[in-house]
Amino acid sequence: MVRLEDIARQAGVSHSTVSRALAGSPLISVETRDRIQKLAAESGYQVNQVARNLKVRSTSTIGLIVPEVSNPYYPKLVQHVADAVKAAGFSLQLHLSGSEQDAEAQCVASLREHRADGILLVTGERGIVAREQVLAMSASKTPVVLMGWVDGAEEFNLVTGDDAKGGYALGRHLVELGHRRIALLGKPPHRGPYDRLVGFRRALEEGGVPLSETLALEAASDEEVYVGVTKLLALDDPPTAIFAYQDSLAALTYKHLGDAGVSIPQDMTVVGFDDLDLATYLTPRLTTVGGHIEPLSAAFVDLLLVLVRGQAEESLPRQIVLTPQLIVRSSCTAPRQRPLTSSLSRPILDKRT
Amino acid sequence: MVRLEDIARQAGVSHSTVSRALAGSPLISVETRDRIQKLAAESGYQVNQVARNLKVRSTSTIGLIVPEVSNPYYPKLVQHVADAVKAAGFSLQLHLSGSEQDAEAQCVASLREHRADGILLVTGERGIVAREQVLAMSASKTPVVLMGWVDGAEEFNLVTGDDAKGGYALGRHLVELGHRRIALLGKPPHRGPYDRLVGFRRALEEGGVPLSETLALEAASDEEVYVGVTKLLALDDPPTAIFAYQDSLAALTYKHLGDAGVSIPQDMTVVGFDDLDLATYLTPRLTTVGGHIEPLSAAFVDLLLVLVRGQAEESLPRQIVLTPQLIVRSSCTAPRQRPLTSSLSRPILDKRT
DNA sequence: CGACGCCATGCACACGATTGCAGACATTCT
DNA sequence: AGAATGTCTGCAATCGTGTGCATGGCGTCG
Repeated sequence: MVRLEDIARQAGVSHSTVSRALAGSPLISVETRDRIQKLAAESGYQVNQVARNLKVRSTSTIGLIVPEVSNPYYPKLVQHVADAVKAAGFSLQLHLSGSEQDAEAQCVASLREHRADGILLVTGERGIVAREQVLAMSASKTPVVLMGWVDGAEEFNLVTGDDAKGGYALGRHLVELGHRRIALLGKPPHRGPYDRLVGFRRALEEGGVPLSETLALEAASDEEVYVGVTKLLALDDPPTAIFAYQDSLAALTYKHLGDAGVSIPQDMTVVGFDDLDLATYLTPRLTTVGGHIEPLSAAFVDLLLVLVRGQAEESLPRQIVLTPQLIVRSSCTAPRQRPLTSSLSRPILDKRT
Repeated sequence: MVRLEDIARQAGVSHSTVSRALAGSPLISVETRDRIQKLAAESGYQVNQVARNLKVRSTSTIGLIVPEVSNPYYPKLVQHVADAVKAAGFSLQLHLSGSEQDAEAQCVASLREHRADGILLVTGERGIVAREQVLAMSASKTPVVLMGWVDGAEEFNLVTGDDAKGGYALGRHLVELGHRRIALLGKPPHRGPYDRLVGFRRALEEGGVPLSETLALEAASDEEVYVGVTKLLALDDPPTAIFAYQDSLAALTYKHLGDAGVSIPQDMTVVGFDDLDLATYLTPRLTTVGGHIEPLSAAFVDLLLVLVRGQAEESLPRQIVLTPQLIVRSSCTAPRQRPLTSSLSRPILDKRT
């Protein structure tokens, strides 16, 4: 592979001159500069970034750590981040922290070894696990920005959506529609106060709607959603609405409700959270909370770039919180009224009061 | 940031000794090795991979170039690749080649500058655009493996699914169900012979089913699918089935058919291609072709790793073609019969003849 | 005509690691 | 006791660039 030295010999100059010529340094006369650039292009020269990075002590690389990318929530984020990072002239090193406990720390360590100029870390549902590593990175002047929920956020640079507000809007919407028996479906609240649920609860309390613990079901997989939905439908007094903590869970809920012959929203109101593309593909389109992935990822990258470029006037960690929006579509309606006149209606209707 | 030299001074040895100790070289006595490793751990030493890579002339990095990741087809691929690459002890550098014409070449160039040990290049719908760059890389002993459709495949290492076979299976399925007016919906065939369509056409020809050009509609965006579906429904003799070239288009088709009050599969059969998760979220579940992303990506990475490790006995480019499978779900049924005996049979049964 | 200044270029070192080779020291054998 | 052997460690070169500093040549001005 051709080096500066090779071009230098060919041009009859020193490698320093070639280096400067290719960098467009004003120290070099235009004639030699053009001559050398032409030579370099002809010989197919490509800078050895490894050597360059070593010398200039910076890599123009930023690392992105994401729990996974097969789950439909993250790809959009990755897309935005990748575009923004490239536009800023940096390369992207992608790491998937997966489900193993220490994988996140390993990702950070790897990026540290590779001397990434900055790190974007999206915490999964368990919050941040590589806490010490991140603090160590910050201590050694490598900026790290977190995204998602984290415990003890004030220590970190953080960008996050205000899930509590989103949850509140969602809860209020259901209350205003008149729902009084609302089921909850989702993963267990690993993240301490599970914000979107906290907001949701608050809305219900304000509306005087009780939240029955028997209607709060843990479910993460397809299988578990099936079990959960089946359990809810079998209740004497089934819910009139289901709040799935994530759109992907809502999609599974759709599927199993459909299989059970329950139609949305006539027989059951369903709402989600995230506003994936999925939400508009579903029939009926899903009412959800979102519309903030794009601004969120923009803020995410922007903050890091500011820090990487050293444009931060003060060094206090910053937290940026964006407010998501309630997106009303067609998966909600007022609950069906309980038939007052005993057994006139067919039992199948009773089930879904 | 702490270097080998720092630890060396602290331990009263030379940096060579530290290097060897950390690498676990048998040249170093166990006592000093342990002592040094302990010291390194305490001081939070992390190898400078940039310097290391320069010296050892290899980066343990492989590049992955993908058109985009917001489109639901690619994330699964990225996930598998990332996992496999990490398991093999390599880092992943992700590049999105996007829609601009020369972006792909820029990605390859960037990876070349960074001295990636190998490149995984997923060609978009326009096939390979960075042809010369890829050939140049191969010429300089950096293996490149392509995935997707490419023109003049024999020059490259290539992994691909046999779309023609998949299309054939799909076409045959529809023919056997009795469909004779079938609409086509998708992007224009950038890729020369658009294999999945070629196979599909062949199946129809074999079944003696004509393919009307008025039923072949170009559509890529939500908007265009809406226009297309509307046009089809407005025909005097509308189709009984729609083949969307991709699951994502099928999903949009679902949406617009639903809006128009057309129910699937009773009023219209819909099939897709790719088998995204999406396909099972839709109601009814989508009949499609797929089931090969996983083996495909496995073969993709495996082939590259073999080449990177130099285990290839001969240097001829290889092509690996995997056969996808027809996945029959609930979005297809036989076309509604034209009521022969006027109104005797109940329409709802006619629907499902 | 000499001195000074400027422009273009080369020299040499640094970045932080790996590694062949030589050498120091201890041990064992004759 | 001296030599041979083996074990461990240090020296120094190297990977390919970038860049401060010195230098050489040339033009200009006093």
